[in-house]
Formats: sequence, structure tokens, C-alpha cells
Amino acid sequence: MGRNHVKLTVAGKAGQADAETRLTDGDHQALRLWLRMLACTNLIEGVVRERLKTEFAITLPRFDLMAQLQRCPAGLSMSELSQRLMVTGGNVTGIVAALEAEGLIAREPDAADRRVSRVRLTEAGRTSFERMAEAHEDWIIDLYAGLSAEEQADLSKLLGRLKAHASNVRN
Amino acid sequence: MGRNHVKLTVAGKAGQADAETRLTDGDHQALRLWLRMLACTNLIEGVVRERLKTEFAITLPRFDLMAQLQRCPAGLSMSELSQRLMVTGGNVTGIVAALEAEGLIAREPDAADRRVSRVRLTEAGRTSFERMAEAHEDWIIDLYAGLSAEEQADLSKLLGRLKAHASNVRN
DNA sequence: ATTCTATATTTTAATCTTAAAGCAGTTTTT
DNA sequence: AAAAACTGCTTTAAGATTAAAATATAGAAT
Repeated sequence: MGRNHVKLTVAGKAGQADAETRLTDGDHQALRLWLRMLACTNLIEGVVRERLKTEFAITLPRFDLMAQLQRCPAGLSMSELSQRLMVTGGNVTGIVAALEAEGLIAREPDAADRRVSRVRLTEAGRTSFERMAEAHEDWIIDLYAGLSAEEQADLSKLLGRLKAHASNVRN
Repeated sequence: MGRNHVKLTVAGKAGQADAETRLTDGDHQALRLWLRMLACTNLIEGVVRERLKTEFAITLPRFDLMAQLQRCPAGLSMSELSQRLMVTGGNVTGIVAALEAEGLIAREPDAADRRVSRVRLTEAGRTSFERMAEAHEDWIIDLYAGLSAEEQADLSKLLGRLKAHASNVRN
């Protein structure tokens, strides 16, 4: 397994640099690709995060949680939210508490199982989310507009394959 | 600008779901692609984070900071670290403090400018990082092994174009 | 020289995140 | 039914993260 390890040097002048920019020819393909992918994702996520904050005064985690609830008008339990958002239960507890305090979501006890809380969007939450979601999709469309529909399809296909393989490696 | 907004529904059975899994055909290409890309990145980053923790008892941000220092044996200022890691200065302050306490990095005042701290790896830090970096690259290679070298090149090219475009949109 | 302006860093308050421990309620075993 | 095992949720402690305010130093303008 003893492959050569990462070997990197300075790129040159300072300025707007990211992790990927600093790589040199000596680096291996997979590592370069990973750093580029990470830079890309962070870039886009940063734009979304910032615009959600400045234009709608909401954080990305709260937006994501509301998005899950919008897809399920009947409501979701804390566990279901935890699974779908791929975060720990304790994390969901905090975000739900914040959104509840803002009046955007509501919780009610589950009739069948007293351990369970059922969470759903309030009317205010639904209205608010719909406006945000529309803007959100416009941002994403613009951010990806540098790629043609065909290129986007290619990218999606490659990422799908990567995801399938990496899922197996994880276990 | 009034495009249709996101329209999503439940996927079906519960289980191992991520954000992307929940999309339906009604969703637009760019949004689907973004969620898939995010899922992919989070998956890989999660593996790296977990292994760094279990095998080397270090966090990803600390590893990343050490990686920057390894590329610059002469050392970097706090500001330079902040730029290269693409995080705020306050963040760097905290991570540098932690690594310094562990004896992996050292700081010295800059001779020319008394505002500046010069940060570099200690000998222990360099030794430690070299072992971790080797393992790290092996993990990445394995995680990307689901794609051929040619597919990796294609993916890299598409991401490069995406990144270039999205960088412009940000401003 | 003094004042203004810009840069480098740290501090603070708020949010998010996880892992692990704990509590409450449910289900299974015996 | 009592005990054991499991599930749903919250709490806690530690770390990461940001924006904004505060400090300290440097450089420019007068």
C-alpha cells in the first residue's frame, strides 16, 4: 500500500488562493481532483449561505430542515429529520428549537408513541419557505450556468458513479 | 427571473437516505446536480474526518492547516493561512492555538513587522504530518477508485469549468 | 510630528456540529 | 408481569465557524 505521499509547494504570488490552487504537477490525480471538488462545493455552498443570510436572515441548516418539512406536509419525527439531513439527533434538537422559537415550525406529541415529536411547517413557515426556495433555485441555476445541459448531465453521471463507489468504501 | 421553484416529495421507504435521494422527476437539473454534488463531497469528507480522528486523533481543520504549513517550510503568517484555508482570521487563531498547545507547530514574531506572527511546523509536527498525509492520499485514491483515470480527468475538467464560472457569479 | 488610514491579529457572541451520556417510553424475553 | 434490550430524544462538552468589534502596529498625508 505504500504509495508516495502528498508533495506540494507554494504556487507563487498570494491573492485569491484556495487549497486546489496550491497543488503542483507532482501531485496525484485523485488528490488533485478531491481538492478541486472540495473547493467547488465550498464555493457554491458559501454563496448560498451568504445569500440566505443577507436576503432572508436565515442559516443554511435551518433552510435545509425547512426544505425537508416542506416535502412532508404530514410532518416528520426528530429521527426522520436526523436521517434525512444526515446529522446527529442532538443537532436536530437545536435547530428545531430555534425554528420553533421563530414560529416557522411547530411540534406536537405523537398519539401512538409518546417518545415521538411530530414536526411540521407552520403556515408562516410554509409561506416563508416558498419564497426562499424559489430564490434558492435561481441561485443554483445561475451558479451552474457555466455548464451546458449536456455537461451537467455528464457531471451528474460521474458524480453518481463516484458516490456509489465511495459509499461502499466507507463501510 | 421567475423560474419555477423547487418541488419535491417523499421518496418512499426510509433507510439510508441523503438529500439527493429525496428528489423527484419534477426537479430541475441544476438543483438535482447540486444536491448530488453536495452528497458526494459530504460522503468523502465524512470518511476522511472519521479516519483522521480514529487513526490519528486529529481533526480535519487541524490537518488542513498543517498541510498548508508543510508546503511552506519558511512558515506562513496568520493572514496567509486564513487566505489559503479560505476561513476567517478568528478561526485560524483558534486552530493555531490548539496545534501549538499540542507541540505540532510553533510561532515566532516577524522581525520586520511586529503585527505579524510567523507560523511553522515543528520537527514533531513535520514527522507526524508526513505519516498522516501518506495515509490520507491512500484513502482518497481508494475513494476515487470507482472512476477510471479518464473519468477522473473528465470530472476534473467539468469541475474546473464550474468553479471558474461560479467564482464570477459570486462577485 | 500628528493625524488619518490601512493591515494583522485577537476577542466575543452566536450558530452549528459531533460523540457520548442520560432519560423516558416501548418492545421483547423469560 | 418483571427484566432486559431497544428506540427516540435531549443534554453536555468540545471543537469549528463566522461576523463584528477591539487592539496594536504600520504607512501615508498633511
